[in-house]
Amino acid sequence: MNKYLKNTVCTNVEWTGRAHCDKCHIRRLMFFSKLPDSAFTQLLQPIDHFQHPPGSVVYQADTRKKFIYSIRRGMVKLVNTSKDGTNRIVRLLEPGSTIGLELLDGADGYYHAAVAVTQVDLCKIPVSTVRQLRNKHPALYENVGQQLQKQLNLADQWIVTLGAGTARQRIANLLLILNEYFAEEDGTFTLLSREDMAAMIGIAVETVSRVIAEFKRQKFLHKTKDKFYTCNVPALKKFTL
Amino acid sequence: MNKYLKNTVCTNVEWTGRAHCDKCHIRRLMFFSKLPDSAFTQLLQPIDHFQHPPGSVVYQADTRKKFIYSIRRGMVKLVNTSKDGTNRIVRLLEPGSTIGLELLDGADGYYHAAVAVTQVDLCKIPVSTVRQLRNKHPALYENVGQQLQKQLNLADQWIVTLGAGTARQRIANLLLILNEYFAEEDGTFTLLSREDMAAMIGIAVETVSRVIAEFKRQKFLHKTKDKFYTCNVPALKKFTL
DNA sequence: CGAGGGGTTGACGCCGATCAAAGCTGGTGG
DNA sequence: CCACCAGCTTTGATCGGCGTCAACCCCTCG
Repeated sequence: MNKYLKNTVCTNVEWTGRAHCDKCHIRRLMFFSKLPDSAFTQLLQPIDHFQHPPGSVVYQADTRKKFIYSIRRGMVKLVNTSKDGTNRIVRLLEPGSTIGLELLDGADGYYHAAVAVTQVDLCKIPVSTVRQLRNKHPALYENVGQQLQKQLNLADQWIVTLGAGTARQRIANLLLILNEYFAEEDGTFTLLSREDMAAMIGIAVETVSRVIAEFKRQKFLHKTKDKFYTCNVPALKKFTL
Repeated sequence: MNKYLKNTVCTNVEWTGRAHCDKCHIRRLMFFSKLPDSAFTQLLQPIDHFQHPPGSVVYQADTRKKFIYSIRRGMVKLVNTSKDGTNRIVRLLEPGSTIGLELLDGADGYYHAAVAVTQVDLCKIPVSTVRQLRNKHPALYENVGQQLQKQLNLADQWIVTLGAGTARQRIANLLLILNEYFAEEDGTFTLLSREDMAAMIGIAVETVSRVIAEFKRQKFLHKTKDKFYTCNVPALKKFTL
């Protein structure tokens, strides 16, 4: 395989089949949680299930696709790219979150790019399907509202905890967020690349590296295996005061 | 009037009467825009119309009131107060915006404090009324969704434009926002206090003062009368590149 | 007229951006 | 299996921006 293809994992999105929402074992956690099984018998368009490797693009900003995505597994970042090419990550989303909701409100295209951070599983839901379903089942409106409210809370938290304070404070807050929302069953979490962390809190990559290295030396952050880490929550919380 | 009372304008909220939504001349711009006049004939609880002077508190964070508010006139800030007493402004809202929507999603109390920045008119809408109305008129769900989506966009814009870059860049962005979203009919806008601006972009009050003073000297920012200003949009946009 | 609050300005030190270079690591090809 | 390479991370040196403390100004209001 030549080098170019190797690096464009973005194109290497694996389709794992038609989603069968009525039989989906995690549906209660997902976007359609409020709907009865019977709601899925006559969908005009299929809901598909995809896997994205780390770094692959789920959608680009402004593209006029007509799908929203419900995250089943993994971590997805929403990225804003400014005119000058600077990338800023505005949100980090976990399983159960739905992305692309702006399309339901009549947006012409996505407001951000969505990129897989870890290995990601998601359901691709046509906008028309959502409209169809919520006409019959207004309860779906409540799902949408909850999703929006949740993301609004995330954005507000982002502004407060990652948008002010010293580099140390912000990174401590970021680690606490990773530990709280993105931990595996064993309590470890995947540490992001320095670049991603820098794009989240708006500081230079080198500064992130320095602080992370410092935290490791002080044993506030400890590697367990591969890219998985645990952190000393009380110690990090002292920085956030 | 003693000094204590004078300063607690918060308590000085003027009730201007019951709102008559079916006759309201700006309802098409407000929270109930999608509902027919007939929807308001049998409300269980009244919708009241209040005026708040600058600096007065519409609601405190975590209080368990049961009202959402639709802004008719003026500027409202949503303020997050951290444990250490730091105030961070996470959103600045204009007429047509609705605040307190978290209560519709089952929140126990407000997530932020809401404070009038300028003279503010707003309609106080009981949560029970919203629930009652949207059972009959699912179109109201769309209003809620639009409001949430709009505020999510604001929060994202906040993160991107006010959360990174030099002090000059952030303040230039802030002035452009004030100019675009909060201008009067004559194109002028109210300049916020240095403290408010500092709380919005997360930098020191003195730095804000220095940059604003510099912009004035460079004629990028010009006072017209009282606290009203105009700005040189192209000049300020150069900073944002 | 005096007091007080917000705004402006100055001096200084530190944090973090920037540029540069040297480790590390995982994947590739010999 | 090993050597190599590219990209990521770490670390160092330097410099500018901004936070902090402090003084002063200006305007409002009693």
